[in-house]
Amino acid sequence: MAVVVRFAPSPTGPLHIGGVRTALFNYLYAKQEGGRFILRIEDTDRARSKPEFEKNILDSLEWLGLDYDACYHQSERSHIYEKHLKNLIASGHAYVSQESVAAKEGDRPGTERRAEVIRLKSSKPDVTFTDLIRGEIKSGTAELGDFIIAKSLTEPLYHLAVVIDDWEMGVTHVIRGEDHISNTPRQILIQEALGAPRPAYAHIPLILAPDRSKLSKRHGAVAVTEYREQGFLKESLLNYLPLLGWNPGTDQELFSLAELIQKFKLEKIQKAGAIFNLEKLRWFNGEYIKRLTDAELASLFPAKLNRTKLLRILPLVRERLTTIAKLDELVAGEGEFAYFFHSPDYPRELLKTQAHLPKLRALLSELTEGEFTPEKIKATIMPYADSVGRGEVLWPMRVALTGRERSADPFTVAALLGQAETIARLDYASKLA
RNA sequence: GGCCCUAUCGUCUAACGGUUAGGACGCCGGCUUUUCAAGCCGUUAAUCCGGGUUCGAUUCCCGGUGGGGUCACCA
Repeated sequence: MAVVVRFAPSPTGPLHIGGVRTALFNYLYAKQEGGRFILRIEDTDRARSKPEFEKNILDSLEWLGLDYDACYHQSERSHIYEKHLKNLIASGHAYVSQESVAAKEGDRPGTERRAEVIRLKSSKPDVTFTDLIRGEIKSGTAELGDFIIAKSLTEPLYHLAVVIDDWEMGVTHVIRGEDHISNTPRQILIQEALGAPRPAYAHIPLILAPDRSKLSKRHGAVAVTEYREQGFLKESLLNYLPLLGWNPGTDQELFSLAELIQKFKLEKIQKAGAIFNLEKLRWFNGEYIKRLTDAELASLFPAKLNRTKLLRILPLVRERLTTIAKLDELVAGEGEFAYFFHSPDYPRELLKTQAHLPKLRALLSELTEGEFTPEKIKATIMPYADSVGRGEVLWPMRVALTGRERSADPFTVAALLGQAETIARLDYASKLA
């Protein structure tokens, strides 16, 4: 039987990294099995579902390259739920229940109680199902009682919609977060009342914050789009996220999407929750930045930057960018590479001494344009620097060229700036009062 | 609290019932470097506790404890 899996987010917030990992596990499994990967927008809660969140989810998946074979909206399927709901009532599995409309103590704010709701008639004392990751799970159904499956014929609740959709869409494997384990018995009860087949279940462990609590906004960035804006490459996310709770059983850590598809095994997924580690994500990001071609790396920078200059400093950027802030900030304003695009602004004190600047200028002026390479510049300056003290010469030189206490070595910087600009900056520094 | 899931270095994890308990990130140290990174080398660091089963438990079973999830007319 062909594998069909689905990722079913509800558009009540931006797609977060936990959601991406769930989507990714589904995607990997589908691709490996030659099956179908369905995206299902669960927007039955009209009040909380927002178009901008749906757009965020779609954009995120597109950016990551997780393409799906079909996309459904639950809000457009109410006629299907209604049909099944009527059958359920006709067959005696469900019934319209008269309720007390008075608010109850446990009600969430904004809860509006209906006089009539539809409940599923409880049928058995317990439910046992097999989880591909955890084995057999058994749980009693007593406290579920005759639970509510719809507010009305046209307003199905989550569990009903999920079960009907999974059935109608031929979903064979439900791969979702561990937080759904306790929902599973309820959904199985609905399945059995409906006469629907039971899919295989695989409940994946949750991604936790450093304090082991559920990852949320108060722990920093959670939305995929935030990571994209911070300059993280999709490859880093695609590589790091599945490793949170899964590994191939070897020491390999760097994977392309194609390799993941090939090596992924549901059975190798961990049972316990995993803490999200930003440092490790950064490390992956550095690894992928190193692998980028100059053109690819340059394309990550804002278009307004001078391409010619940008391409020249790329070797430097690449080397120093294993952990990155916003890429565009590095070359603008106070960014680490701003000095290459704008004349540096710095206090005279930072130079420590201006004494050797004229001599430096003289030495560098003797070089021809073609000799203005890091190696040649170094060879020209070092004998003098060694004679009067490296720190006395090299430090002021770097400050004059970059305006910063920290940068790449002054020879490389000089070569990148070019002879004319280097001399101009040295002149400026000598006259700085 | 009830129910369910879960437990190896700080973190992510590896280890047919027999290993000096391995790797990665981070940390720390060294080399290199005028500086900061990067790079290279190295160090530190773990089987939650208690019972079983076994010649032998990280591994299997039970209990405890810790952690997580869930208990809506949300999804």
